[in-house]
Amino acid sequence: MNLFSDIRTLVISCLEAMVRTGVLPEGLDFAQVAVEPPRDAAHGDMATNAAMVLAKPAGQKPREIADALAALLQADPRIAAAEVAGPGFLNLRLAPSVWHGIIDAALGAGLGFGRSDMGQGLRVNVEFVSANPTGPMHVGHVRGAVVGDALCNLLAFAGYDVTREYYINDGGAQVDVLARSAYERYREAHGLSPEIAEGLYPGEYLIEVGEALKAEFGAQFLEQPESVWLEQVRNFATARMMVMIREDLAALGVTMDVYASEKALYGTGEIEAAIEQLRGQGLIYQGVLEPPKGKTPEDWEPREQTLFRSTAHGDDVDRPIMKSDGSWTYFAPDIAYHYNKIKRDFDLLIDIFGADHGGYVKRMKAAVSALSGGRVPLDIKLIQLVKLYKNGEPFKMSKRAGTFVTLRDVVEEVGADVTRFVMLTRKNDATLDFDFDKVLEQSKDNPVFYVQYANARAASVLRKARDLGLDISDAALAKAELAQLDHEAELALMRKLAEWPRIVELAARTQEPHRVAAYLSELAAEFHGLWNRGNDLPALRFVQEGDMATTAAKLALVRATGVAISAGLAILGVTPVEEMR
RNA sequence: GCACCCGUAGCUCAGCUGGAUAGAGCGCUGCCCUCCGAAGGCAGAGGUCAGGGGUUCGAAUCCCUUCGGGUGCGCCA
Repeated sequence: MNLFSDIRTLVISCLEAMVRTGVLPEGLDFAQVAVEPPRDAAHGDMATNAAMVLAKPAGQKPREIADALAALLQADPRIAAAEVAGPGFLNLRLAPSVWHGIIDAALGAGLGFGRSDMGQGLRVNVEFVSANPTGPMHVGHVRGAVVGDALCNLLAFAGYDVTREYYINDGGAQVDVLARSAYERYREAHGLSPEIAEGLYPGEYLIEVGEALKAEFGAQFLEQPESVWLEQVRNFATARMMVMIREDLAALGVTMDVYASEKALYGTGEIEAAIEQLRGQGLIYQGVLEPPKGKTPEDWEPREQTLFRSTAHGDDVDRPIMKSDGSWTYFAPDIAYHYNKIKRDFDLLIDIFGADHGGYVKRMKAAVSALSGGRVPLDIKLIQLVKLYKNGEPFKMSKRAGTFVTLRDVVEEVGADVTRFVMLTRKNDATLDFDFDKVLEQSKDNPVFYVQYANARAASVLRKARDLGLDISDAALAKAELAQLDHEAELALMRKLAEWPRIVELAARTQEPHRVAAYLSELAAEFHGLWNRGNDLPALRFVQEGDMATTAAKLALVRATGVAISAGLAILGVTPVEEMR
């Protein structure tokens, strides 16, 4: 149930009635008519811009339209008052019973409260994380993982059919480097001293891979040329890295549906097929690129390459797909991979990249546009940097200084729930400060604590009521006499609850899970506010000893709030707590 | 040089994809706990929405432009 779309439907039907009776001319477009919560609560419960939007096309004054619309709307039992204000806004005040309905909806739906069918089962593929399989996940990967996972939860909640996918970059030079690094650790496991040359991965996490290589292959690779062992060591090491990465992701609460391998695209003809598809459109040619202006590499020399005419689909320059030695660039398998996703019949593709990959957005979109004939949209979300702070001081990650921060470090220090929530408090294209101390602070300026505390308070009130002998099951609370909830402070909380289904759709449409976190903070503030009003006005306290009927109604509101918070936290992938420690 | 992102209160940031007097937290000022719901609450000060132009009944939001910050820019992934 979404009250705002319900009332919008009502407004539209009134407008259509006005067209039928000749009050409005025919042929008007109502698409721009919106029903929204007003910025200032004093203006009422909802506001519509209908009169202002239609004034010009209808050739009438906004206030005339608004007056006529108000008269019609007031005939509906849900509308308690409709007033024209300002330049032509129509402010609506709803009957209290309408708000009580939101409590029924929450109690009835439980964790499904706010679920939407907006997505209509459209198939969405979300590719995220896709960290190179050369080491454990570090803090730089965390935000992308959390945002991607929460976005998937959100889209699923809004009625999309979501596939979570991880693209394993196991086809390039970096996995050869991994193999050579692991080989040195393999030698180390045999009692030889490893030679970690410049450019190899020095991380100690490879020591156990060396041990495992020894257990698997014994001494057969010792003193052998690379050509003998490279492929087997590479396959072994990347497999181990992927196990580690899956465990890292699991520690964050992220589970992928599909792990797609870059290497698996080679030798199957998939890359060639994708390129041929482009060639058939005249988008592949041999050519020479201009040197980049202002920052010409010293060793620049004109070179003929195989290029993809990405400029035909909105890119700034054409892009090479083949190196001078005839092997594919990174871009070629990436094109094939996206072609593969298109052929798997997704309606929408979403890629989540680190901000440093911003330069690939246009070419990737160009490729998908060309390969799908413009049918499949590709949205790319760039995740900005996370700045780390400790004791209020920024600290930089450095392998040399030993301040390399892994995903595990973060999760072990502050917990997966706190990590996830904090990573979702900012929109993805803004940098985010992560202070190891502040995120654990138990105070009002820590949104994680504030939201969790609201949920715990709600649970605590219900526990108290249960100890007094009340039946606090949702079924029992649903029968409460909600008409008693008529105080302005209580109505304000109900209004906030009514926004939840709307927030879900808004966040899903804009693909911005941080809106859920922001909403939860607002809802928590409203709930804490009502609680605090109980200090001055005992009548607003939730448990009214000696008046079980009133208490039941108030508890229904409390429970509905807890349900909304829990449903929201579920989208963020955060466990709601019932008790503060 | 070009492309993308960002610029909102002293600080950190929201701002509903064009609506009414631009919001929150922190910080600051002033009140409020012998007890009953203060890990808090109430009130107040604080803004050229980076600057300029445009579209519109209406702009922080859309377009153009200037300035400032970040990221990226052929044979790395």
